[in-house]
Amino acid sequence: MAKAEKTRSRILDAAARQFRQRGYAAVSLRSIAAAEKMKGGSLYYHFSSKDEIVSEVLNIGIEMVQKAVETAVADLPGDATHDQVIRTAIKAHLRAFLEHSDYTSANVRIFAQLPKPVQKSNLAARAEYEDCWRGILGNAERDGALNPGTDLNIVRLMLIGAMNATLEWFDPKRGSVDKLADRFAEMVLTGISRGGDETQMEVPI
Amino acid sequence: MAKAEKTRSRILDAAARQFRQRGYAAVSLRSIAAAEKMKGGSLYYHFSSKDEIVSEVLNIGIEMVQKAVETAVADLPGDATHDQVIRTAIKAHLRAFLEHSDYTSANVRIFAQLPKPVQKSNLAARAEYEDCWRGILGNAERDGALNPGTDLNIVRLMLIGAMNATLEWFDPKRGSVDKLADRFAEMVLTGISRGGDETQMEVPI
DNA sequence: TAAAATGTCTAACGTTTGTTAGATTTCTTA
DNA sequence: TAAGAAATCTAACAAACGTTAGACATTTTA
Repeated sequence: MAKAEKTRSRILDAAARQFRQRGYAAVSLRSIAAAEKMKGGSLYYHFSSKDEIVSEVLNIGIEMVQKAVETAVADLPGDATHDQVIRTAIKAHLRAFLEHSDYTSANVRIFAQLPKPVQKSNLAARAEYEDCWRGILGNAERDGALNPGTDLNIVRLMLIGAMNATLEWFDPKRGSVDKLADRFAEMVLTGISRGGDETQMEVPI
Repeated sequence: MAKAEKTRSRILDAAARQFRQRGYAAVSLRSIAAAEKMKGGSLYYHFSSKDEIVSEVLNIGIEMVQKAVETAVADLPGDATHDQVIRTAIKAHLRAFLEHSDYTSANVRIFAQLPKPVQKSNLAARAEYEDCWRGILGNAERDGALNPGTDLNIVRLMLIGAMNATLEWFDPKRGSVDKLADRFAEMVLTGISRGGDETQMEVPI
């Protein structure tokens, strides 16, 4: 990789980390540059504006996750059940999400606060990733693998929302990503209720 | 309500709306004041700093939801099943959350970006609300209403995370909050998988 | 090793920021 | 209606912002 390219991507790393931690407006070009021992003005050799930097951070955050999910699902054997596909996709999403957490977290946290034009530059990537999950869940429903009456839109949005929220609380020191993914997939697929549906509160005397 | 009190709470309304939309640093005291046809300096009659404003917004966001959930659960008949309790709590959370969405959304979106001292001023309220859910799920587990092996911490965090994420996509024009809450509770309690666990992909020829 | 290309720095610009002190207006009370 | 309290405004402050032009340093090429 050429030198400029390396510097460019190190700048993006620093930008993602700071956007994640302090938000969009609070992060100055001078402080991004300082993280790479540069001066603010020097960033303009690699980028044409602050908006271009944040726009790249946004897109990287989504593309990494999408590629991870698509490859993981494509690598499954042809006779995999839909439950297995969903489990695999969940695990791939969480792995990629938490591994590149500066980019993904920056995306989740600051997207809504960005100027409209910057948001627009991320909409295509977002739509593509949504379609990826639409496909996974749509296939499962088509083959009768889901409970009848399931609202696919709500399921998809809840699923992605819950996974994205792990960024706010997941702590690798207290458990592996894979275990979290397994537990989460189990909950989504089979629910938490024992099902008897008759257990009442034990009223304390 | 005294005049100053009314103005104060209208300022908080405007602040919450703007923090939600543009983030913490991007919102100036002048623009909050302008929304109430005031000048920036005038806010200092009601608040002692920008941090005090955002701190109040944060706490209001949580307290409203917590009170809603606690009252809804307390109002249930004594013989309610744990499934019913969970359904009720989910519905109450979503209702309050989406009704006061400027405050709750501001909290969810900007908390991580705030200076440490401001975060601290919201930690007690957050812990209290966490405990509320810890109680609900703990009771259910104690009485054997949940699937054995369920990790209560993960369930709680996933649940709250998924509900909070509705702020990013819920559109009242495309469905009521109550219907959303029902669908969501159903998904959490019974899962989305039909359970046969044997349905494979129909491979297209 | 000289010339050219690549990369970074300096210094300045016009705005905007949170905050403050004190003047000014608006409302309440006697 | 006059005096006092309550609420808002004005004007200024130092600091920080994105961005730019051009000087400087470093590396590559011939």
